Parts: sequence; structure tokens; C-alpha cells
Amino acid sequence: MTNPLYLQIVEDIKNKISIGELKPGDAIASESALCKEYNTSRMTVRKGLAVLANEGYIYSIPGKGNFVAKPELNKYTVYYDEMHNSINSVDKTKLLEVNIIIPDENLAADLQTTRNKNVIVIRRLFYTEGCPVAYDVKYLLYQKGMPVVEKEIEQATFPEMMSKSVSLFALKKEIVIYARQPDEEIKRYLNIYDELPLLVVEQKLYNKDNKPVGMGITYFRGDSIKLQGISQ
Amino acid sequence: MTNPLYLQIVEDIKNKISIGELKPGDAIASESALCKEYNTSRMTVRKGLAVLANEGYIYSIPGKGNFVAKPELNKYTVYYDEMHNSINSVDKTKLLEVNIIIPDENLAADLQTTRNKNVIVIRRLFYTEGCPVAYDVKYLLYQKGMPVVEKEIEQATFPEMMSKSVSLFALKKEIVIYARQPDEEIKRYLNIYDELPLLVVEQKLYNKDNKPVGMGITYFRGDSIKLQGISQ
DNA sequence: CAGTGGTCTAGACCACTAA
DNA sequence: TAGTGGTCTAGACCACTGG
Repeated sequence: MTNPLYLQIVEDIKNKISIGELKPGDAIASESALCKEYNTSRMTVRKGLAVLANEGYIYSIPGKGNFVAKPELNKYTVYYDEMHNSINSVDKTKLLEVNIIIPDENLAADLQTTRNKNVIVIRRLFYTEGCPVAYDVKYLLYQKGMPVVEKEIEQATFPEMMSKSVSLFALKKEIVIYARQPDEEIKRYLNIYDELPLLVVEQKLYNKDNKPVGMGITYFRGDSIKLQGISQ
Repeated sequence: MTNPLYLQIVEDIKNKISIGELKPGDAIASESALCKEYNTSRMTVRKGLAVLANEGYIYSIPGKGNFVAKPELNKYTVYYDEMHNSINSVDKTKLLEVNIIIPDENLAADLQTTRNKNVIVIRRLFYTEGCPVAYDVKYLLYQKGMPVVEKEIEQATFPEMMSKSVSLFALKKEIVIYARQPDEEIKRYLNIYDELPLLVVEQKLYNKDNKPVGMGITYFRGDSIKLQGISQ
């Protein structure tokens, strides 16, 4: 089970970077030099370099050469799903409201729409083992094929709600995460009697033209959620 | 400025996926079929398919074909740096403690080390415009070349502290994010007099053999941090 | 100008899958 | 067995950077 040649090139160069023989900004041996070094064709060398570029180890400047990149020290991948996180999983939801409304000025501005377009509001409570763990509000720009049947809404995550009207491949998403003290209404919803903070996650969804198609806020009891991220 | 042929193939197939002509699980035309369709060579077709695979649109099964993937609806990219976030930036730090200690049992277990190995503790306060915004504690497994000069420590982010002893390319990182009520000590550090929650970020760093080399916790005033994430 | 990376060709052999 | 994707070759032409 010997590695293909292009992966040996990848490992060799990764190793040179790891031990510091190649440092960020340094030029890598040219493609023709690597062809000679590994006694192989240029396409094989380039396949290896493509892997390194995809993994963020190198970048190329046409006419100049390939160079070692600076590692992205601050980049993390987070999997966020309002129903599931590393310490908790929602097993029941309660639909508080489904309505079609005329957006107020702030909402219309956030959704980059006008006040004569309809917006669907969905408010839900999430439960784990009978206890409320999160309060969830979503606003969807009304489009044909939107879910209006309660059964479809109750268990759906935000992207799933959009699946009838927007291709999920084209969907762009943003989240904002912060901590906040609950107001009285949310304290009632989440059975908070003492001072328990909320973890708040705002979500915004955009179609492939970068037009907003929905936004949502989920207020988690602080003791019911931990978000995890990993590098690379 | 006409696109190279392989990118036209990429756009065509992306479009077929976006409009639903190709759905997750569907097979894509075989490479030889695409060669005929675009009147090109197989390597050009494969270059296009490689781009689509890298971007998560398709996957291949040797001997069977290329297939449309399911989009990763829950995946976000977050840039986290204890000194900078979307609503705040640290402009001053205060070093509370730098020490070499013998780890207690819990810490030794977290760092997968034994109690006879030394650990560096660094405790800092972060300030913005004169106000404390975060309290930061880090534990580093002691290694040669570790920073012990205060100047080096004060302004460094966690990965930067490791740069003398570990290749930053090989560094694996994990973060855990949650909300918590501050205890009395942290309230004093962060000038919290009323009920302001904390956003807590735990960081763990591993070397390329997945051995822990450091861990840290940063307690942010809830009004001084928002973390942002975007899809792909 | 020589050297670099970007694109592309028309073949080849292999391992794997399915009929 | 025929078809699939995975690897690889030995060329080619292009646009770009630098001396």
C-alpha cells in the first residue's frame, strides 16, 4: 500500500514546513525542479502542489513561483444546529406562533425588503427531557412553497425551512454568538428563576445573489449549550 | 476574459445542482461522457470535478462514478482571536501572573501529563479604552524555548505563545464556547457590579501527534464580544 | 530574454464495480 | 466483461515576472 507519488510530494513538503526548513514566505523549488527531484512529470508535481494549496500550506504567484503560506491561526470550523450541540439535544418542540405579518421598519431593513412584502414569523420553544432549553424566533421572507403546515415547521432547523424555496447549495449563512441576560419574557419561557445567562445565536440566511431570505434568533439557557470548534 | 474550460464545467454543474436538475445522491455524467459533451480531454474534465469535490458539491466512488453530495448545512467558519472580535479590540493587557507550577490532578489530566512535569501559568487582563473586557488564564506544558519574558507574553495570542516550541502549521486547536455567570473574583477583575453575563471561550492546543500542549480559558464581559461565523 | 506557473492534450495502465 | 474513476506521462502553448 504505497502512496501515490503526488502524495509523497505533499508529505515531503509538509514535513519541510513543519520542521521549519521552509518558512512562511519562502519559495518552494520550481515545478520543473520538483519534476527532476522526484523524477516525474509536471502534472504529477502540480497535483501535489494543488493539494498543498487547497490545505492552505502554499500559494502560487503566476510567473514567480510557489510560496509557503502563513497558517491561519484563528480559523475554526463550528457545526451549529439549533437542535443539537455538544452537551444537549432537543427532543421536543412547541410551536408558540406561526403568522404572516407585515414587517416593521427594523425587520424590513434587516431583511432588505419593503414593508409591503409578507414575512412569516415562527416562534418555538425547544425542550429536552421535559424542560425548556431554548426560545427560538425566525422570520422568513414569504416565498412560494414556504412551509405553512405546523408539522413541517415544528421539527425543522432553519436551513430546512428554506429547502422548499431555495436551493440549499446556494444558501449562504451567517451566525453571530453572544451572551446576554434574559428579559422577563424569556425567563418565563425558559423557567429561569435565578440569574442564569443566555447564549444567543443569531442566524441570517442569504440566497445566491446575497439577498437575505430569513433571519432568526435562538436564546439558549446558558446551562444547555456549548458550541465547539476545531481548527482545519 | 473567457473562463478556462474546466471552470465552465464547474459552473455548468454547479448550476444544474442549484436549479435542482441534479439532486444529492444523483450520479453525474461519467468523465468520458463529459469529455464528449465538452469536447475536451479527460484531465480537463477531472480538473473541473476536482474543484467541485473540494468545494463539497460532489464526491466520487472509484469504479462507480461521481455523485452529488449533501450540502453541509450546519458548517460555519469562525475566526476567533482572544484579542479581536467583531465589536471589540483589546488595546492593552495587564499581566497578573507568570509562574511555573506543578499541575494539580485535574490540570495534569486535562493536559494528559503527569504531576512531575512543569506547567507555565499565565493570567492576564485585557483592556479596551481603559476598561477591563476579559480575564484570561493559560496553561502551557513547559518546553524548551517557551516565552518567559514578560514582553513576549503580554501581547501574544495563544498560538503565538507556542510558536517557539511547536510548528504553527502542525498545531491543532479546539475551542468551546458557552455563557456563564461570573463569580466574585471575576466580577472584581472585570468591574462588574450588576448582573452581566460572561462569554467563556476555552481553548485547547495539540501538537501534530494529538498530544495536548496547552489550554486556556478566556472570560469575556458579555457586552464586549460577539463571535461571527459564515458558511463556507 | 529565460524562467515561472496556468491550461490543455491524447494517450496509457491500474483497481474497482457491476452485470 | 465493459465501464468507472485514480494515477501518470511527455509533450504543447500561453501569460506573466524579472533581469
